[in-house]
Parts: sequence; structure tokens; C-alpha cells
Amino acid sequence: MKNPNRAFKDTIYEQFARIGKAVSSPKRLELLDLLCQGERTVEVLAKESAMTVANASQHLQVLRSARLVEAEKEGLYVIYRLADQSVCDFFHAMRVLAESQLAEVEQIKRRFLEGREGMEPVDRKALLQLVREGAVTVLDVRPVEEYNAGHIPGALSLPLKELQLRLLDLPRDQEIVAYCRGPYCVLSIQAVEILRAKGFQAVRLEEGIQDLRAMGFPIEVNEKA
Amino acid sequence: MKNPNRAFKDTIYEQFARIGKAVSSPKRLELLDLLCQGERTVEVLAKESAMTVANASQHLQVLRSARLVEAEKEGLYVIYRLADQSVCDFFHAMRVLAESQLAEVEQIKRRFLEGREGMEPVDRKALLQLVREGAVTVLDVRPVEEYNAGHIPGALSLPLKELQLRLLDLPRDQEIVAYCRGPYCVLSIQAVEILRAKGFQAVRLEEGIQDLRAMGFPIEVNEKA
DNA sequence: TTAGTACTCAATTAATCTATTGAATATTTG
DNA sequence: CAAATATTCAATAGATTAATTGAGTACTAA
Repeated sequence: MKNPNRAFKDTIYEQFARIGKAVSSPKRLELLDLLCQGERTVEVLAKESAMTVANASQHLQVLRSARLVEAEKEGLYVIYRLADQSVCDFFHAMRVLAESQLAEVEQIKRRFLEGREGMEPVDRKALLQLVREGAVTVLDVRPVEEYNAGHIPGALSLPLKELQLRLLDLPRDQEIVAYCRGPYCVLSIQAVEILRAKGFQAVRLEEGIQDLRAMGFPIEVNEKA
Repeated sequence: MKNPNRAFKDTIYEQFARIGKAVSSPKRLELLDLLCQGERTVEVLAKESAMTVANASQHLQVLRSARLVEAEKEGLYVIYRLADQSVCDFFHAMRVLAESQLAEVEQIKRRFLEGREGMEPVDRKALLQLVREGAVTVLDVRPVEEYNAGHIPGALSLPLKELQLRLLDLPRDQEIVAYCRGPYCVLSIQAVEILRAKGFQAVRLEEGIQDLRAMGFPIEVNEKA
């Protein structure tokens, strides 16, 4: 009961802690969240997470040494992706745990949405049912690559950047539901603000693709060309 | 797209990282693992994880400030328990992720079991079926409190410490399956060694209660007196 | 009240981690 | 081959963390 058993436990828990250490930095969590939406180059990841490239690269290597992400060199770029779908599930579980245990998360979210009236998702279940039935126009406002990596069946891909230019494609007689990467992504918030300003009936779906997948929602994938 | 959104994301991911930081230390993970088996006092936790009481206390407070565990003062003792069952699920998910992504975990386990022949669980599925059917004698070799907090239906509680004294209670004509806290707990290994030395037919079930629960196995609980 | 027990707090040291900077490497393009 | 681009590496300073020690608090029982 003394020495070899203790050494065994110590080394085992040390291995588990590798995962823990990898997800103990806010920036690395942001990178993981982004990678859950699809693979990316270092440069893109750095830009989206507001880091210098060198800093992003280092964080990515920490994630890689914990075997949470993989890197592949493709020409001039290094493309990072999750090592496995289970990493995304794990990140999701962590997010859910944080939301359920840390009241601060709710507070921060509420404070951010303050003033943007009606941005809280109204009657989420009914909305999801409408989305499921196709009774509303569903708008995926993420970049096209992410749409291709997985989206709500029947959703229209309309990246936020192009929204202003393609307003004519959208119906004025039907409600529009915009979604993006999840509750902490602001793309859909901005989309809804724009749409409302232009007189559309628009609401935000707080859930992202990963949430919907976890909820058993079917996801459509476009294979690469 | 610049300032308020960035600040929002930074604060949100910082909250998520609180969970990550809490599970980034081997010792804290060991504490969590123990607490998944049931509540305990600081002193007991310190002893079981081979730490000084002061050190254990500090780690527990880190876990508490991340809202993963709760403390309650009861007379002279402070009793710690998981804040929620979902914490145990999260820890389990993390363990599974580590096992699937980190080849080192398998290696360490194999090296430890080396020389203890036949200790690897033979034909696990068949064994689980036998356990389910009650066709074998199932032995819970953890301390009684943990048995009470949850055990395999029909299992006999026989803490390792008492094993030598109660050998006569065990059948010689039926196979004995011993289990404990899981694959990284050594109680069942020691139990099987003792039983085999005494001529019993004994095998080890690698899964612990938390694994079985996650697999949908029914768990029996004894309410406190 | 006193002594003893269980736990927490505060202060220290050593170790580790983060972000930043500038240089180095590898690949593509002209 | 030279220039440009994407990424990584190495070195640094500042911040955070872990383990240890000894003192302090809270409760119990004699």
C-alpha cells in the first residue's frame, strides 16, 4: 500500500493533468472552441482569437502536446484541427459544466446583452421546433468554410460580411432565424441587429452547431470539392 | 467587431478557464476522483492522496472556488463533496479523453500490471454479463462508506482490510469478481492476489462504480441511517 | 477552562506559465 | 537564386502556482 502504488497513481494523475493544463488557459479554450467549428491555419486562428501569431502558435503546440489537436503542413500553411471529435464533446461538457456551476457566466452574458432588447432567445423550444420543421428561414452567418463543415439542414449560408449585399435574397414575409457558433459568438447578434434595422423579422438562435449536435439535432455536411 | 465583443469573449473564456485551472493539477484530480466515490473529510482526503493536510486543504479550496466541490462543517470536521453529479461526469469524460488520446496512459497501466499475470480483465463483456446476471460472487472491496454511497446490486461489501478475516464467508465453488474504484485504484488488484493465494477463483473487474454508472449499469444506494 | 483535534491562513521558496520580441526555418513565387 | 510569406524557435520578464512551514481559528470533551 505504499510505494509502487503511489508512484503509479502519481504518474497516472499526472497524465490526466496534461489535459487539464491544456484547457487551463482562456486563450487555448478560445482556440479549441474555434477548432470545434472546423480546421484553420495558425494565422486565421491568431486573428480570430486576437493574438499574435507567435503566441497562437505556442498555445497550439501546448494543445498538440496534450494530443487535443493535430497539425498538418499544407504548402506554406500549417493547418490545425481537433485530434478527435471527442475533444469537441469534452469542450462542450466543460462549457456546460461552467454554465451550470458558475453563476458568473450567466451574469456576464446578461450584462453583455443588456440594452440589446429582444436579443435573448424567445421560447427556445418552440423556435427549435420551427427550425426543425423548416417553417422559418434559417440563416447561417458564419464564414462559408464553417457552413460547409456542418450546418442546420436547409439553412442558408450568408456570412455576416456579405449580409448587407444580399439582403434582397431574404424573405420579408417569413421570420428569419440567425445562428452562428454558439452563445458566445456574436455574429448572429450583429446579423439580427442589421436585419431588424432593415425591417426584417429576425431572431437569434443562441445554440451553435456543436450545441445542436449534442442535442441530437441532425447536421448536414458539405464534402470538400 | 473590436472592443466590447473582445472584452466579452475574454471574460467568458476566462470563466471557462477557471474549471480548466481547477483540473490542471494531478493532486486535485486525485481529490476529485476520490470525491466521486463519496464525500470525505479533509483529513481522510489528505491521507488517501498522500498529502499533508494543509496542502490538501488548499487544493480543496481551489476546487471550491471553481464551484466543483462544496464544504460543510459538521462538528469538528469539514466534509467535502462534489458540488454536483455533473462534476463526476465531467471528470469521467476527461479520464476517457486522456485514455483515448494519450497512449502513455495505456503504457503506464501495462507496466504497472506487468508481472501480475492474469490481472488484466479477461473478456470484459462476458464478465459484465455474468455480474449482471448474478452468476458470480461480486465483491466490493472499498471501504464500507463508499459501498453505501453506491454499489453493484447484489455485491457483497468486503473492504480489503477485512478480507483476511472473512475468507470463510466466501464460496469456493463459484468465481469471485472483485471491483473497487476503477482502473487506477489498486484495491481490487490486491484483493485478487490475496484470494488467489488462498486458492479462490478470483478475477478483477477493472471498471469502477463511476464507469459502470456511465455505461448505464444500475447502481444500488444505501441511504444513511 | 484547558487541552486536544481538525482545519485554514499567511508567508516563503522554487517551479512553472504567459506574452512579447526578434531571429530562424521552410515553402512558394518571381 | 532572391524575396516574400507562414510558422516556429529561443530568450526574456512578469505573473501564477505548488508545496512547506508555522501560526491561528473553531469546535469538542474532560
